[in-house]
Amino acid sequence: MRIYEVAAAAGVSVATASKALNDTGRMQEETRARVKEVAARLGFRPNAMARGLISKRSFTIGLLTNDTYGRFTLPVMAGISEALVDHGVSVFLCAIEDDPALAQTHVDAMLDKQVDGIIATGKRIDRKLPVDLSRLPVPVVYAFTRGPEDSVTFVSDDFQGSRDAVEWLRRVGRQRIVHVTGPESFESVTWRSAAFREVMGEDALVLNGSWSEQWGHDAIARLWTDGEPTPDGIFCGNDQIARGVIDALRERGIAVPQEVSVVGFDNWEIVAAATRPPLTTVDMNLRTLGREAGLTVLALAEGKEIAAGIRRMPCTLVVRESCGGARD
Amino acid sequence: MRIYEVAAAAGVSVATASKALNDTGRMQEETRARVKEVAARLGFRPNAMARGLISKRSFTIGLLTNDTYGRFTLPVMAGISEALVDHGVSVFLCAIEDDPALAQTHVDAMLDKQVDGIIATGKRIDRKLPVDLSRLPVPVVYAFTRGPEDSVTFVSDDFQGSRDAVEWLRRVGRQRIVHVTGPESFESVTWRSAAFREVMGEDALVLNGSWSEQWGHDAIARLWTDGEPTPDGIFCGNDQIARGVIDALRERGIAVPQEVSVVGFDNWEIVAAATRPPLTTVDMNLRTLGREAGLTVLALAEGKEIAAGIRRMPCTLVVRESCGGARD
DNA sequence: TCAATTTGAGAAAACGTTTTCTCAAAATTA
DNA sequence: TAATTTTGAGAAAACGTTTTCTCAAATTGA
Repeated sequence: MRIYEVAAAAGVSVATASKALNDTGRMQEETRARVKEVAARLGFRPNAMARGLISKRSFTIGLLTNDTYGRFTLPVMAGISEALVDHGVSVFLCAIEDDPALAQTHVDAMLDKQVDGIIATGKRIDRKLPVDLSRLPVPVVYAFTRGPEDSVTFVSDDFQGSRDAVEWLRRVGRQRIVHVTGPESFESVTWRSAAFREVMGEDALVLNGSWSEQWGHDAIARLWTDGEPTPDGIFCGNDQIARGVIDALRERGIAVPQEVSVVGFDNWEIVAAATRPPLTTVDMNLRTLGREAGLTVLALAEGKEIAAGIRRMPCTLVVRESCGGARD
Repeated sequence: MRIYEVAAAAGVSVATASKALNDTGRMQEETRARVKEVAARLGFRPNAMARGLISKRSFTIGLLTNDTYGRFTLPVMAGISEALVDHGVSVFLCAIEDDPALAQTHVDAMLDKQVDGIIATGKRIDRKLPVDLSRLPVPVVYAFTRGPEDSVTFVSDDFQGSRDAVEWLRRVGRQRIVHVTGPESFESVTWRSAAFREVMGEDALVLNGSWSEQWGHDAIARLWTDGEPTPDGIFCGNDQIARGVIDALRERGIAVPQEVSVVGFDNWEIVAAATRPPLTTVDMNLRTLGREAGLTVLALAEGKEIAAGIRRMPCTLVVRESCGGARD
């Protein structure tokens, strides 16, 4: 079913048919309507390759990710897809696994296919993808991964999210709050700790460990045996640590949230819903982040000017039961 | 950088240049080599749209999924991407969220873009995607989702995987084995139970509940208080249930694996590694499943005949510490 | 030596659109 | 009524390849 058939069926030339369908050119409204009606009846859909060959727009973008198992990338991807489908743009998924050669292969394939732009995403905000995207003939946007200095980058505002979490702990009446988090080498740990200290003071206690449940357990063991006064509020660097913390407290017979309030970070449903009680935690709104990244790369592809820089997207505190109190 | 430039630089016509680069046509080897050398030096890459317009092949396939958070779809997608990148095929990711209109929009967009084929994937083996893909002008393959009768469908062999798991429990010396699993309405529950009963006999105990940790807890409470002899082996329908089971056993002071052996299903790393002790569980090899689906849709796109039917891909038992014994 | 075959390479058509011209007919103005 | 402008629509070029012809030159066979 080509435009040629539509034109023939409507009794016009292909030029007229094209103009009718695209609402361009000049012709009687009656002619335009008739062509459209015929096209609809015949189920005509223009061939995107022929169209793209002329317009130099493929209505396609590439999504490069090095995260094939992660809970971070999926919502970002969903947000991108959601934002772009409304504009008729399709997304190439490229899983590159931290392999520079594979990454280059994918980038080359995308450029061959004339993508209008590329979004790079990953599993860590402070790591770059193993491929240089800085001198490409198409716009590039970075989402939840590190980009070069002069790039457009979207990340979550971990500082704001953490501040909200700690302030919430204080709102529900907690005084002696500690922060149990991941390895110092992560930038997100730095942001979250900085926010914690901004609210609680410079010498508030921060315990660094791994991102695991086990570390949550170990941290509680340490806090409850070192002779210091025990905390009544714990801000955890992620939900897995919070899970370990809550389990360890229960094993010690310490009631959450009656005696100790706990807040997590990530709002990883499967963990946050399984803790007993369900976990109050910070959601990074990664889907929204993805949506913004998608709209931005599209704007760039259409030639709009977007200032370079890091955009920090707000986080939201999701209140469940591990803190007591209630969201006002 | 068009082939025209390459031809000019090499002092040949575009026809010759094209034939040289594609290893078709007749010409002196020296000419062919020279054109290739010039093309490489100039960094020429053919425009896939122009090429596709003629060849009617886009070297692109569509991946339709209704699972945007799930742990099942990601490995499948990674396998597909991995299998196809070697053939120069890129993958359109379409997240459809169980929305029929959105699904249709995505399918239309893919067809406009002349995809060579479509892979449908989901989060449940016994549910169909909310869109009819049966009368499309391109081949369709189903992976980890239900397809129509006459389709090519890839799923995991839950029966074989479960049988291996239960046989393993017997190999480590367990006699009184029960099966704690999810809702009967799931096809995977049916397969896993059937395998369990094949090994253990028709009246072996199967407890159906939800897919949650909580259900694992509750099942242990029930098993240890109903006056019956307690089991010494538990085959769980998924890793979350196994997690609940192991936690509940520990809370009761029952040693895993010394007193009771536990096996899970899914090999969801984040759960299986966090149980204490680490969980022996069944891996569905979803990445391999995705790879097969990718290669199959490609073969269909190239006109090869593939018999319709359901292909059950083998599962693998991953031995950790929750059963005792060791893999021979 | 002459005809038949093979070789090497280019001209041109094709793919399915969009877009730029062109131009006759109709409408407007003088 | 004659000159000008506007309108409606089609012809043809363009996008960047691949592929099918065509054809002269070189090679082979008799």
